[in-house]
Amino acid sequence: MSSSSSSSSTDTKKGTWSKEEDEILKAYVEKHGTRNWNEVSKNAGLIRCGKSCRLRWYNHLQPDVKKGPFSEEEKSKVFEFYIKYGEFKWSKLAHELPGRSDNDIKNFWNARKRKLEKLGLSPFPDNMEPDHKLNSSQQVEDSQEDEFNIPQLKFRKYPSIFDEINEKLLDVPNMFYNNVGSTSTLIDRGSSIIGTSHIHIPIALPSPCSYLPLPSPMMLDENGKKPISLEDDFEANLDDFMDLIDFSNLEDDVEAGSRLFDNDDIYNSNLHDKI
DNA sequence: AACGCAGCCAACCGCCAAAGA
DNA sequence: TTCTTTGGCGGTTGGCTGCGT
Repeated sequence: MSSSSSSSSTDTKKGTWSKEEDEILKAYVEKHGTRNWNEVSKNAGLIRCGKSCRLRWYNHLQPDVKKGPFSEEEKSKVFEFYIKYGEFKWSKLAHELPGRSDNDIKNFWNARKRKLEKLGLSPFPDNMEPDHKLNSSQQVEDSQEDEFNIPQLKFRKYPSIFDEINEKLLDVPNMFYNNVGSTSTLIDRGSSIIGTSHIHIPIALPSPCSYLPLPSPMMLDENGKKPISLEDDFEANLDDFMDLIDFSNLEDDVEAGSRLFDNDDIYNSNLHDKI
């Protein structure tokens, strides 16, 4: 941040930490611990707010903090986390990467994402295929195999949900499938991942996941109090979960999709947008 | 050598939830 | 039960640095 070490109009200092401040904070925390950061700041004689002390400690001063470029193993863990949970939770991720702070991981990811997306590339590495993306040779094979076939869904965890959704798509008349791998993630109300899939869907149709109501109505336990996590007892809860899926728009979507395929210009522009 | 640009990264900000009074 | 304080988190900012021209 500011290199001016500027003081705010109040009584706390902002900006880059000096070596002296680091030494003071480190010595105090190693001796007294981190029970109350405002106390740490006050008792150590620092003119920094408690929050600032906490950040400095966790990001830079605590033992074992790791600096420098991310190793391949660390990068893999970051990517796997996203695939597993469908989103990034920096603090959770930091627990899986010993020595790395949430801020460090966030910076790594944001920098990578910005850089690669600028080039029109995915921030995920190619070697995550075929689990998470379809590679080009696989796309060719699949397109020959599937051109007039049903959408092919590949599942990692709970295939039955997508099987059910897939059945609803069987009636799609004479569709041309885009054969571009698309990853979708189903997340229940408690943010548990209940399924991740690679889907060949008709290009003009939304992902099966889009038929899920958002946010999903909450399913409660028998006492009506505790939300049920599908991951707790997936098979037992599957029927209830399927009841929540709203297919009322499917017919309209199919019709709209068919019209698109009747119009080459619209189809081509749609295809370009999707790839 | 000077300048401009882009990427990196430390640090701040604001929001929210939990804990405590 | 309500209010206040504190800690934690994610998003964002902007200074620093290295590289190219």
